[in-house]
Amino acid sequence: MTSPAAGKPIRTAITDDDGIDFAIIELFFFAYRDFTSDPDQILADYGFGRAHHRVLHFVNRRPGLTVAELLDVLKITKQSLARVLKQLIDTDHIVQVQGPRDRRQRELYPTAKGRALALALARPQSRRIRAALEDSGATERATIERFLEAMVNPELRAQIDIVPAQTSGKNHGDH
Amino acid sequence: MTSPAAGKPIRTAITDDDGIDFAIIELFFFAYRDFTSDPDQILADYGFGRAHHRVLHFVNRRPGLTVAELLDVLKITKQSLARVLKQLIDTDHIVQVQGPRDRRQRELYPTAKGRALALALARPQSRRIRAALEDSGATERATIERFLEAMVNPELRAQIDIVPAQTSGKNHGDH
DNA sequence: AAATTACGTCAATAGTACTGACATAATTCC
DNA sequence: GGAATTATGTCAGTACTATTGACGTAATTT
Repeated sequence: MTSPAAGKPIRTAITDDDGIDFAIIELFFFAYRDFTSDPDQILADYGFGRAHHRVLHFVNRRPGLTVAELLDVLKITKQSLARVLKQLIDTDHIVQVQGPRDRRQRELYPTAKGRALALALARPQSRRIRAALEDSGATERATIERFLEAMVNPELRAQIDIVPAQTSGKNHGDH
Repeated sequence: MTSPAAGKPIRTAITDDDGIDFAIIELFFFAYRDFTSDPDQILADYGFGRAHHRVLHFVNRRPGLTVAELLDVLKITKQSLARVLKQLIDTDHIVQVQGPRDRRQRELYPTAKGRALALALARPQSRRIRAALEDSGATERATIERFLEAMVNPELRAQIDIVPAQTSGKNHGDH
C-alpha cells in the first residue's frame, strides 16, 4: 500500500492555527464552484462552455470594446479567444464593427440574441446572490463588495466598476 | 465586417437595471481569478496544476478521507482524479493507507512534504485575504463568511466547516 | 518608406474534465 | 456458501480551455 521510501502519513488536519486562513480559502472555493455551476447547464444546450460565457458577459457589459481590451480583461491569449469568439460571431450572438477612429480595430457588440443569452446566464447567478443577501442590508452588501474588490490585484482594479448602474434614482442597492 | 444576416449591434451596456446583480457577479469573477493566480506560480515549479492543489488541500484538511469522499467534495469523476492523485502519490506528497474497517478503502494522508506544499500554496492566498480584511473587524468577517457560505448549495453545506480551528483560546477571528 | 500595431490564423501541445467499459478485491446480502 | 454490491483502479476515446511560436495582412504611426 505504501511504497518503501514513502514518507509517514500525517494524521492531524491542517487548520487556521497554522497561521493560514483556511476557513475563507475553502469557503471561497465552494462558493465559486457552485456559483459557476448555475450557467453551465444552460451553456451545454448551446454547445458552449465557460469561456463563451465570459466573453458574452464582457461584451454585454462594455459594448464596443476591442479584441485587445477583451484579452486584457480575460487575461487569456489571442489564440485562446479566437475559437470562442468565432463561434459566438457565427451563431449571431456577437457582431464586429470596424473601429471608427482606427480601422484596424474590431469593436465587439452583442446582438439582441447575445444580450438575451447573457441575461439568461446571469439570472440564476443573480438569484443565488440575492438569496445569499436575503437578510442583509446595505451595510452588509457594502462590506462584501469592499472585500471582493480588495481581493482583486490593485493594478487591475481599473477593470472593475467601469459600468456603474445608470439608475435614475431607484435606491436599488438596499434590501 | 458584419455578415448579411447578422443582428444589429446593441450599443448600450447591460447593467444592474436589468434586474441582475452584475456588480457582484463581476467582482466575484475578478476576485476568484486573482485568488487562484497566486498558487499557480508555485505549482508550475512542480509541474502541477490547480487540480493537484485542490487534492492536496483537502487531503491536508481532512486527513484519512477516502477516495470516494474526495470525489464527492471535488465533484469530479474517478477518472479525472486518477492521474492527479497518482502523481501526488508518486512524488511522495500523499500516501494511501488501507482502511482499518473496510480494507477496500484507501485512506489518504499527506506526508510531511505534502503538508509543506499545501502550506506554501495557501500562504499567498491567506496573505491576500488578510490584506482584504485589513480594516475589518469580527463583524465584517462574519458577514463575509455568512455570505460565502450562503452561496454554496444548501445540500452541500455539510462539506464545509468540518474542520473547526482547534484554538485553545486565542481570539484569532478578531483583527 | 519603414516600423509598429491590431487582428486573424495555423500548428503543436498541455491540463482538466467527461463517458463508457472492464477488472479486482472486499464486503454485504440472502 | 454463493451472489450481489461496493471501493478502487485502469484503459480508451473525446471535449474544452488554455498555452507557445510562427506567420500574414491591413492600417496607422514614425
